[in-house]
Amino acid sequence: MEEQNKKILLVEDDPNFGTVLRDYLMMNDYDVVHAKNGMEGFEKFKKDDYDLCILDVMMPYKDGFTLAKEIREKNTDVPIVFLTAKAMKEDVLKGYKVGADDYLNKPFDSEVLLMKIKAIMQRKATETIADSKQFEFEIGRFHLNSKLRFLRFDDEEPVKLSPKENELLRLLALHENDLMPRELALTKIWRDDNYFTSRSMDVYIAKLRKYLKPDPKVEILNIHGEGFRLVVNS
Amino acid sequence: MEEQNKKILLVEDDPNFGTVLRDYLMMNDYDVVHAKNGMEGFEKFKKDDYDLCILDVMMPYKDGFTLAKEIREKNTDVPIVFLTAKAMKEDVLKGYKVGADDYLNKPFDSEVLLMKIKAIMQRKATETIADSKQFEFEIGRFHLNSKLRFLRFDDEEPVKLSPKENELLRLLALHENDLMPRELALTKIWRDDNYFTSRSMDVYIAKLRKYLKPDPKVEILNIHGEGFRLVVNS
DNA sequence: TTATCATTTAACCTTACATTAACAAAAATG
DNA sequence: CATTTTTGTTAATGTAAGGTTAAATGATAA
Repeated sequence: MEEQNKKILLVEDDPNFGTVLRDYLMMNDYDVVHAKNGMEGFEKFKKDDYDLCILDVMMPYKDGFTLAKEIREKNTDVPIVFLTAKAMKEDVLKGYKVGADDYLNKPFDSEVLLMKIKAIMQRKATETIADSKQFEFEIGRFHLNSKLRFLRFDDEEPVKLSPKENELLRLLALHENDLMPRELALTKIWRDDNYFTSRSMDVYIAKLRKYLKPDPKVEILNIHGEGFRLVVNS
Repeated sequence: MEEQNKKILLVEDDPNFGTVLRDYLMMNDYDVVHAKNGMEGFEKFKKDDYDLCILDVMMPYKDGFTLAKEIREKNTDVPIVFLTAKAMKEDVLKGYKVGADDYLNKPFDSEVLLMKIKAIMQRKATETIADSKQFEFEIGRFHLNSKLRFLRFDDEEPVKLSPKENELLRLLALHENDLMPRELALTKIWRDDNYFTSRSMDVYIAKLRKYLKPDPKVEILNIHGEGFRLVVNS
């Protein structure tokens, strides 16, 4: 069985450092795409699927955090590692908020980076639920296209979904007829599990119920204290 | 419904720092068990299940790495975070080798620690591999789905069960036709065995009997002073 | 900037749940 | 058989979770 190399998107504006890092990673059997700024980074990200993103925080035009947020909108799962020169606490916290998987202060040791990458890849490997890349669903008489973020009822004009609506419905669909734990949605979509995110989620459940009303066979049931269940009655 | 706090094993030999850290974590809604050295840490680890281990690296008798290796032998999944005073590269690499999930250099910012803990817990939450617990039972003409918390009689509309109803019936079903000791249910479900929890349990037995009435062959018998017995007559 | 859309927070209401009380009935005990 | 202990059952109470709508905040693009 041919083992496919892992693909890394490296976004680093310093040309010297970026090239050195790229070469070093490639020597260690990673496929690396090197973007020289945030804009380019996002373009490249959209064009391909990556196993990991390494983002410099300080970049002209578009900093690493902004880029991370954009990436997160497209893909909630891909691991992100930030590179930063200054070890500012605010930065670190900001990073975790956008869902960083790790954090490295420059200058860092390349072996350490390699270890971190390995650890992250391993983590992701265990998660491998078949859900990672399913984007289209039939839900009763509805069709959900989660990539283009729309929901269509029969042949009617599709309804556009907001990012949160979309992710939530997708997560429910992935667990169709089964329990979708509150905690799962909160950690995966909201990246934080507290009173307010929980209430926010309830608001989105209400929105989804409204969208799903046209088909009486489709409903979102609550399991008190546990989560929700998207059921399609036959 | 009482949300179960996450359990943290903190192994730190410095009594001042350890206590401060423990209190800080407890203030943030974690259940913390504080061990003062590696030996004690391993003892405590074996006695309970933890969601996270925070290990100081430099400790007398048994250092953090050795402890981590022992822990990994017992449990391949539990996240481990190391605390270390010196930012030695060798240490960091060694840490990752024994399967660390993260690394913190003392002195560190408590908010950063909290963020890291959150991030780690989130990762684990995603893994949600349905463990091999038994969740479905046939009880006479009833079907109990203990994961989705419903009880169905023949093909009729399922009845929703409350968490306590559900767990109690599940426990009875696991002991079908056999004695289910009062004490077992009280310690497992109510986590306390006293007059009031006992009366509460009786109330739930009454509720279950009502649910089970439709099938005359199914009944919950009392064994005076001992417990209950879910019997299915043929 | 304004206008627009997404998301969060607030407010208010309803439902779900667990506990406790109260009283009745069985079972055990001396 | 009288008394105590345990169990059966229903109802009342307090609290937490969820449902829903609207307003406030934030973010984005024209």
